[in-house]
Amino acid sequence: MNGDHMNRPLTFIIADDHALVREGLKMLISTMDNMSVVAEAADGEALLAQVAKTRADLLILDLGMPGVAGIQFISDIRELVPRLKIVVLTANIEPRTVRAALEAGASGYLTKDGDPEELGEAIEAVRKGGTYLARTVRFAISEPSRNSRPSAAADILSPVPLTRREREILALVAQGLTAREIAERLGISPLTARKHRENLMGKLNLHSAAELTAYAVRLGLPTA
Amino acid sequence: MNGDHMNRPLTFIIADDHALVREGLKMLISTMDNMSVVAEAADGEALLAQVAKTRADLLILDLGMPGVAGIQFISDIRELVPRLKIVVLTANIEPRTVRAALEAGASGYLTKDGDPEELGEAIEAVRKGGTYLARTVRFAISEPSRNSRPSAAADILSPVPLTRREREILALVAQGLTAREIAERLGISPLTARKHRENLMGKLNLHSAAELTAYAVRLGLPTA
DNA sequence: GAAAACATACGACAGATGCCGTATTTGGAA
DNA sequence: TTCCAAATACGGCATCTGTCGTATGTTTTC
Repeated sequence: MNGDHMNRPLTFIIADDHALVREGLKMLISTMDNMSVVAEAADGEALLAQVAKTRADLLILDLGMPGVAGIQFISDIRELVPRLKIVVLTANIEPRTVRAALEAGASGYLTKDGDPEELGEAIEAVRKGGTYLARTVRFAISEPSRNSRPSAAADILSPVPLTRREREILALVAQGLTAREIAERLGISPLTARKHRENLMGKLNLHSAAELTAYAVRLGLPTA
Repeated sequence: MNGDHMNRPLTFIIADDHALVREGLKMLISTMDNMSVVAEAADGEALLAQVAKTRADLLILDLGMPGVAGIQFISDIRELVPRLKIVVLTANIEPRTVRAALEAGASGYLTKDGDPEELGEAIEAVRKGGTYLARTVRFAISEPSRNSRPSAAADILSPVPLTRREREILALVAQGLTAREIAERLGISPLTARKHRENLMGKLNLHSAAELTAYAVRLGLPTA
């Protein structure tokens, strides 16, 4: 047909714990030229297996999946398979998260409440080596400083690197566990668990377990 | 029998705040015979408008939508338009919620992580006047009493009616507000706010603000 | 009109939390 | 090797929370 390069189709891995969303994505992609979904995954473990097994070009990743402990997962995959581009698909529109995802190596950031057409635009942009941001979060990246209310929140709007342990703690807090219970679960001192939590709240500028919980849930951490 | 279903197509309203899920649903439905989606809505207000305007047969309702304050919404719509059957589509698999949805008048309960084929099965069952439960929640309705561990949870697994005020409090707790802040917000005594919260936790068998928050978020209440 | 449910309000007490420190060990980066 | 960040651990103190009471006015329902 065209005098372009080879017609090698662009291959996708779809990672989302909701079968319906996977189905929707597959159908959307199947309507596009020269694209094919070569793997699906409903949780982090399955995803890693698929990433290792297949040699896909693009991963569409739901940050809210079980076993996908947020942003860290992106860097991990980028490190494992650098050629695999990652487009994040999530309900989370926090500037913090958007920036963190990009810094971790995501090539695109789509939101679940966005226009489905954005998927095509994102794929196009990413294939060309660019980066794509959903319209709903495009503001997140521009002018991080110009805040109508330059509140205390301003200084943590920059991507906050959480340590692995802190992520672990965050997930447990999100499940409603008390410091003591977390300590038991992890086999550490309750005081240490408390300290981790304190550090978390400091980094995130949150001030109660409830706020932490809300944050964790919005991040897509499992809540039960 | 009625030869009713020969010509007239079954009409749908799809209510979900995620465009992608709506798209997936539309595509799935479009592959079925004699079915058509006549309206979509991304929030509660738009949904009510569509419900009033169109005369659809079946509503596929995401309980997690903004402006859809949970189960109550189902009874409201059932009351407004009794002929409109409702199939709930949500990520929430709590037995409590499943039962409450059915009691409120839902004809079906699908989960987002379920098999997409269930949608077809549900539609079929509901059209015949029956009720459909996703496989992932079918356990929820069977034998509420026979519990392997007859824990204290047993007696609140039945649908818990929350008062208006309690819902209000729940939403504020979910936002990470302290009892005092809630009191200020509502212009009542901090002690009263605490009492409401106690009652809530009692009804829901939860034991911390974090658990309450997680619950509220899963219910689809706004968290920020 | 009586009964029930709801919203309001207060108090006591144990325990947990939020916030402020300090300090040791360890593993990886400079 | 040196240095730093991370993970570990402890304590004090004011506050908040969870759980238990009790009580009164108002609204809804029967």
